[in-house]
Amino acid sequence: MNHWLMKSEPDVFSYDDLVKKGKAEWDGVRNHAAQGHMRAMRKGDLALFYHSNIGVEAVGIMTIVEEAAPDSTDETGKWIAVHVAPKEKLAKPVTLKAMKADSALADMVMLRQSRLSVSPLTKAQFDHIVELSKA
DNA sequence: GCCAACGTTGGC
DNA sequence: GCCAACGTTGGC
Repeated sequence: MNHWLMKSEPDVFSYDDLVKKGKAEWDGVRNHAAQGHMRAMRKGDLALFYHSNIGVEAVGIMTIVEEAAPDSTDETGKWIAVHVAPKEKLAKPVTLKAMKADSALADMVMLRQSRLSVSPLTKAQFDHIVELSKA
């Protein structure tokens, strides 16, 4: 099983919005590196939901429930999207500041490349962030 | 609101 | 195919 981190601006689509919907298409990703990560996702993979711009923190865990398929918001037919469902809200959000300050997370792809909206996490990084949320 | 990072576009 | 200009993302 693989682990991922996916960003959304909460005033556009937040973790609570996902909880309300129960399941959602992760659409609108228009970046080749991020698309590549979504193509590599498999049903049952886990992803952290990260709020960019507002909050700037990881807030919940979600499950990949459908693998890559054409993005319904794309008319060119070039871009794909996956479907996600909420799994568990983090007890406490883990801020970007906390992640940056933690040497165990120094190699996180998202920290190295802040503009990438979908990035991989190692199992160790994923587990570590979940642990931080309980602290 | 500013600015750094970085992707894309377009002239050559 | 290179590179400058420009647009967008996202943190602060």
